[in-house]
Amino acid sequence: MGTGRRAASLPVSFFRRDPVTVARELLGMTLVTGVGRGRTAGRIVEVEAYLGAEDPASHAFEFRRHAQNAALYGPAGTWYVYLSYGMHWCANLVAGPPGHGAAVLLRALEPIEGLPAMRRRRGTFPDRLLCAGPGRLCQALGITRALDGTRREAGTALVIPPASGGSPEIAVSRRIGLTRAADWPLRFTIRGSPWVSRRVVER
DNA sequence: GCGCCGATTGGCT
DNA sequence: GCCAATCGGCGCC
Repeated sequence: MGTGRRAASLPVSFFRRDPVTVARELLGMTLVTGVGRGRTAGRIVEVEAYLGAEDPASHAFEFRRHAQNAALYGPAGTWYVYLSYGMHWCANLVAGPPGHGAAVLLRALEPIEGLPAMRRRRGTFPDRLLCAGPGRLCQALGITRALDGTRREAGTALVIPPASGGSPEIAVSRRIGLTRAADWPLRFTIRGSPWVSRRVVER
């Protein structure tokens, strides 16, 4: 919230670890956009890990590479933003070893700051759905392809660790909406959060 | 060149 | 629960 606390930048070493660890540790952190004008922020409550070359659901499966996913092969901590179904932006943070194409997809936020701006961008929907889904959260926070390929330090979108407190309790479930590798348990949510995109079904 | 498919969403049956 | 919207990549003719 408007505490003015310092936005300590996460080190590259945070993102260079395996994508599952990065995904779990991103839960509870705050994503901020529009710093300086029209600031919006939300607490990360749902993420998914995509493992890269060996993951059939990853855009980097078998090192597949094209103009739109070049950012996936950038340094850990790079933003990878892609257009889903021709209409919705989805935001990832590159994780793991360089060149492997692993990433963490941001799937849902608890809206924290700038709700009027979020509502304006999203239109007339219940607040419950402002950031409940990868496409919705990008729309609410104004994230587009412009963020793609930039580093987390760039300042257009910041990920900020909580000022204090322990790590949240995490629920693990299968990834959403996939046709390949659909049952891999790589979706991570903050247990009990009402802001997730879909109901959490643990195995 | 053409048709199909997808890490989604919202509206309608 | 079903399906169209919309577009880039890919497989195939």
